[in-house]
Amino acid sequence: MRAAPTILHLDMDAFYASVEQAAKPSLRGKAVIVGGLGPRGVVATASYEARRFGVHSAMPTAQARRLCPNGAYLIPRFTLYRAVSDLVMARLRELSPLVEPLSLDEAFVDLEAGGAAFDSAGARVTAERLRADIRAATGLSASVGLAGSKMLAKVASEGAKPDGLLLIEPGTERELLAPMSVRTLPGVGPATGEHLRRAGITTVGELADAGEDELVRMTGRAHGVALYRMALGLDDRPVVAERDAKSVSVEDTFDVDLHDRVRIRGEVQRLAERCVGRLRASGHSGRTIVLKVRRYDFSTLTRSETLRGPTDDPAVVREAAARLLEGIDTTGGVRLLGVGVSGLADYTQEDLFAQAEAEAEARAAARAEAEAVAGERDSGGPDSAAGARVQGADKGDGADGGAGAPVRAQAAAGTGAADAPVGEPPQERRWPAGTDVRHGEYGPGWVQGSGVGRVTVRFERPGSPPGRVRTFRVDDPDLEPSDPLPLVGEPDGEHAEPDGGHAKEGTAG
DNA sequence: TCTGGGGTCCTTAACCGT
DNA sequence: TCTGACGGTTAAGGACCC
Repeated sequence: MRAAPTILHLDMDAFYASVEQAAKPSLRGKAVIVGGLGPRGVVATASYEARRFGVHSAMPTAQARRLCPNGAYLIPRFTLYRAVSDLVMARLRELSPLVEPLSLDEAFVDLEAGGAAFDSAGARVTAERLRADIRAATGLSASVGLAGSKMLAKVASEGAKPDGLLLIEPGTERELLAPMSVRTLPGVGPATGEHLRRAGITTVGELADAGEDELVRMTGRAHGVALYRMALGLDDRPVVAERDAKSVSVEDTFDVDLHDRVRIRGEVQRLAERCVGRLRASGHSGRTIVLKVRRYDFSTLTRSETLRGPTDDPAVVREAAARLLEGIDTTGGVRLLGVGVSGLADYTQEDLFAQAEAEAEARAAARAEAEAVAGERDSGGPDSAAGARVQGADKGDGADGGAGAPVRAQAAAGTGAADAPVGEPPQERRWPAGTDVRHGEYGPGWVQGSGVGRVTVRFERPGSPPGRVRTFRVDDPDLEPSDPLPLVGEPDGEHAEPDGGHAKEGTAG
């Protein structure tokens, strides 16, 4: 057990929502909710203002709207969050080479390994300077926990929120933890929490009193041992800088359940393509293909198949996913489909042989399968048509216009299967709330809302005072999506004058 | 209008080979 | 040759995290 509290846990406060508030001056001090905006969306992050209404992450967005009808509801903009996160992580790496990111907004740092602190006093100084640096670089507040282990540092940063610093002095851990809820320990979620509660264990102190054997009996080997050690404040896991990905997956929840088997097959093919795209982008190939199906009643099935060798061939993954789907009963409806690849290998030349082999094998199997399937259903027509349409749709959203990710295809499901073929003019541009835009006359702004052929834009940017709102037709030629602007250190006022005098509500068109 | 998306790790069972 | 123990791999599901 280490003596000095030199493990640092950093947690950006309400990260996505705070970034949006920094980017959009009119939202500062307001309830901001970032998450899925569709009928089945959930909240990813709520600003502290929104939390006062009872809104919290993982809550269905529909419920959040009931609790906080006047909040600003925005889709997440991961490219922007990633850019901000990179700035933060860069600050951390100035302190130590041992930086372990847990997500875009969280990381552990081993200060001692970097020579950044060796005792409590040094750790405090370093941490406060870090918080100030992060604020200067991003305009955002961060909470920091300092302790002798990862687990305790994380508990500390939780206690420090928002915008605080908490250091747990060595020797005080057990006393500090004892009265806390078991749920504060990482790894104790709703299921384990309930399990323990039924056994009369609700606090960390009671957990420690239960003893290791008892906990192992209740929760299994690995969990029980870990739980007992945590209850005593023991945790010697090192901070590890690089960990390689173990799997890559994509999934989509549909606004309305899918019943049509042909459509379901098509979606699985699309997901397989997207998954391989990500797999390749990460420089990996993989051996195990996983299909995930969530049914109308929220029950979830997975089916997997391990190939002879790793692949990153879209056809192989598509065909494996299709085979897996054939073994699943989807009557009743499907709310989510997912395709994943695990058993990752760094993609190397050596894999080529195994890949070609697996590929040939899979294709042969698929052919046999296809023949069998074709035999039992004679309506072969719609199937191939659907296949072609899917290809088109996929190509279409590869564009990813930099800003807000285009709304998923299924959003259009309700409005009829218009499915514009590639090459045709798009029927109507979509402007999800939160999207960055630029107007030929008014400059940079963001979409506040849209509907009935109109889009409402607020013209402001990170450094400006709260801006003015204007409404345009969705097809206004002067309006285009744009990349997010940096939160601080604006590369310079190419658009210096913020608002000028145009007072009248412009309804361009 | 109940319940996202991208992951990790663990457990259990079946199966295979030694 | 039969039986058993054991380890590794695969498959499926579940809990948990942000």
